[in-house]
Amino acid sequence: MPKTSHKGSDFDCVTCIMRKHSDWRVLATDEVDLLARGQTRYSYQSGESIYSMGQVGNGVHCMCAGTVAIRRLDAEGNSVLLHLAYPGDTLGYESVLTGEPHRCSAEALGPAKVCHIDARTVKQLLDANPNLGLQFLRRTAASLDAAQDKLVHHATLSNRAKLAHLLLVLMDRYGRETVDGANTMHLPVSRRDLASMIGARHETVSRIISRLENEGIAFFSGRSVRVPHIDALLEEIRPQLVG
Amino acid sequence: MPKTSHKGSDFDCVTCIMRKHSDWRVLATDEVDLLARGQTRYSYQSGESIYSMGQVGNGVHCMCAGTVAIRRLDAEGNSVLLHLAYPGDTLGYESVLTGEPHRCSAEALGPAKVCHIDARTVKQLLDANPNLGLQFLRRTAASLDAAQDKLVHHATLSNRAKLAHLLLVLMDRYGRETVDGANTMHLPVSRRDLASMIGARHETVSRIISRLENEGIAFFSGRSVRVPHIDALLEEIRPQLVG
DNA sequence: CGGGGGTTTGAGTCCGTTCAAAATACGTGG
DNA sequence: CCACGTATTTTGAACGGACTCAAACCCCCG
Repeated sequence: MPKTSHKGSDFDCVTCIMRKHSDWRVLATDEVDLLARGQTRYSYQSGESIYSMGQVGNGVHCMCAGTVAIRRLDAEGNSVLLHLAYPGDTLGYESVLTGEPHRCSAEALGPAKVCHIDARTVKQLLDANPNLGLQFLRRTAASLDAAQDKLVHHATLSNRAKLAHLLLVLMDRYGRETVDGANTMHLPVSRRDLASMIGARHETVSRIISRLENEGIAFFSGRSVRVPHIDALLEEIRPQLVG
Repeated sequence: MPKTSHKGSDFDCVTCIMRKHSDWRVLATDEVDLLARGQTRYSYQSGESIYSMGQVGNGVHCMCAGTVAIRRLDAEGNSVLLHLAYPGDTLGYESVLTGEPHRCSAEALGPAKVCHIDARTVKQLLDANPNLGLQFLRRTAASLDAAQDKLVHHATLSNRAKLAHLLLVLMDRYGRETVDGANTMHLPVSRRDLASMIGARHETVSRIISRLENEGIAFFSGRSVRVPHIDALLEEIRPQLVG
């Protein structure tokens, strides 16, 4: 099923609610008009690719709705899920800035609405408003910080602790608290992806999940998760000595 | 032993050789003058701290000579060596941009020359020349890319493969080829640090080194390393399946 | 209803860690 | 220059976590 597109007047950045929560909030009124003219809105179905590793980007992607997986493949074809992107995030600007091919692929994990902004428009805006570049810089620095935190976790935590941490992070975004104080959520990713996010085999994740269920810490059914006492997951994150 | 400083006229960015290889190369002549006025050059001894995690940066640091280790500590006090910085690199600008405390510490791994540039001067220059911000953005994007590559390696490689890869990377910078085709280098870091760079215990690194010696792949004596056939190390980097 | 991917479970093995102790290198002051 | 205390590195033995290979299961979708 191909993605659907809506050009120009059909949708307008001027009225976009997400824009105020994104890097584009630094733009002046006339610059937003320029942004709106250079933009095309796309709707993606679950599993559809927004861009692929190796391609040269011809623009940036601004998320309005849904969840997008940022993956990188190694030489053996392993896919590692590096990051989940959400509304307000801008994707793929590295390639536009450097002219180099994308180093990651971006794939919709469910119905998603993503606006594509023409490379020429992006460059015009960066030229017109230096704050946009500084905003991108702040955002990229935050991503780098997050990536370094993940590196520290990979170096110091066990797979069980990393999975517990990941569940807490996902619960923060997807979770709902029920009347009895338990937390529940619907996982946005498969267990294979959960495994690649923490750098473990999927069988290992499966086994850790079994143990968490036996110990009454978390209960899984398909992609829905129920955690009776969220503190029990927090207890799992105990770093070990490294070095 | 305290670091030594040289203010203003004692050293000058205008004549600095490294500047042309750094982010500051985008500056115009009059902007370089401004840079030179806001700058102080420091000499650090091995082990001295340039800045520490938790501090708020009052400027950025521009490396002229030496090697600097960028570390992060976790809650248990584990130090993870995230990155090695070299002449031409600019350090600590994230904290200046966001006003948040440093997320990492920077420590000289040997005699190093690093210029400190006043936060006010940095902001003036970012204001005066938008290309400087874009240059920082490109640099940060490259760092993010490198961090993500490390994440993929941590997720897919064994400790042995990760150590082999690290040795190859270090050999690229510190290595010299001898007449018989072997490669030798002097390691810039301790084995403890080597271990934290690949996310393993130092005992494990010690054991891997023993095995590499028994197999004739690499020979260690103190901090000097000799690799008779560099291809043998390349052979070690075989990713395994993950996910 | 028949695939096919994702998931679970099992058994066996190996890698890497833990704890402990010895050996070595290093810096400092005498 | 050497003695000494400290930190780093090496090595050992035992344990446990995580991986490999394999088979069965499940569920979704065509």
